[in-house]
Amino acid sequence: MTMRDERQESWKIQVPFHLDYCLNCGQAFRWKKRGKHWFGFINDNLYRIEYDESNKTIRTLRIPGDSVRTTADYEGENRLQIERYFGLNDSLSTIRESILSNLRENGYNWFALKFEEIFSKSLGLRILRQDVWEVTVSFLLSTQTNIPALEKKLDALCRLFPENEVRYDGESFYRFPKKGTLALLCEEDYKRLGFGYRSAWLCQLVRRFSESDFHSLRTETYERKLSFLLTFPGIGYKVAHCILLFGYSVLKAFPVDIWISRWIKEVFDIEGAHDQLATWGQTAFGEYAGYAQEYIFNFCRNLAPGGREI
DNA sequence: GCCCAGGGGTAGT
DNA sequence: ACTACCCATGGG
Repeated sequence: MTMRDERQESWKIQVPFHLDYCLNCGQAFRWKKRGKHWFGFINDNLYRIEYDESNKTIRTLRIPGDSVRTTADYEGENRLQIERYFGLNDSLSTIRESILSNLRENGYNWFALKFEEIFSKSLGLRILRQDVWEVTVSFLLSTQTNIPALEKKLDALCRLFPENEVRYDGESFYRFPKKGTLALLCEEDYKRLGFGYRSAWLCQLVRRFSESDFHSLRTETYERKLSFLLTFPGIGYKVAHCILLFGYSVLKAFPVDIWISRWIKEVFDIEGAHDQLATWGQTAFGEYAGYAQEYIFNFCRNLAPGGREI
């Protein structure tokens, strides 16, 4: 591995962007921070990324792996893939105005002001464009699991396959295993990793997941996407909405987890099942309800008193 | 030990 | 359709 095999690019970002929030708000679980650098995979290529807030500059380094095809070989392609992955084409001002006008139309004027504050506190948080397979497996395993525990589960799973290893600076990083690779495992293997009752779900998913089905789902309607996902054991409304939002960029998807349902109860005094609260969220926040949800989640979990502080 | 976690399935109303 | 209860496991 020589230095000129590594592709470095840096450029100024002209829109609001917050790298830490993007990678640390519970939508992706395998990015690792080492000092100022984040390490993770985009389209199966390992990247080292840092963002300098003071001069709005992102610095990226693509780290060559041994056995993966090079998907970013010409000048500028790294940048295009990175911009797409981080949702830099989403207009946050448009999204913000859409959410606020929906709140007002629904009679939540009193809350619109609060939401402006929530939005400005997490400004630059963006919905990532992740691989659907990895998102599906990750959120299938997320049930009744806190985020640090989920990250450990996924790490343990990835480490089973040394062929996916990419080394850099004395540390090993692993590409996420493909469906065909996971098909080599059985339920007992998953239980040994501590997946518990989710092991059987994952076996079913690996057996039934069809790359073409999940790909062609992109052109289906919202309702058909949702009902298809719900046919898998272990995928209920919450997990399905996460797959829609983080895997299919369906920006009106509104995942209702324990943080969000507690927050809705506290602020609006509304309770209900996951699907009812999801519908409520989509009505209240509109076509970008998923963005509203993520800003609220980041606010509750990372920024509010009692939250985690990044 | 206790309580909780980016919930889902199911049996009983 | 709604509810209550169970489900494995790890972290704080």
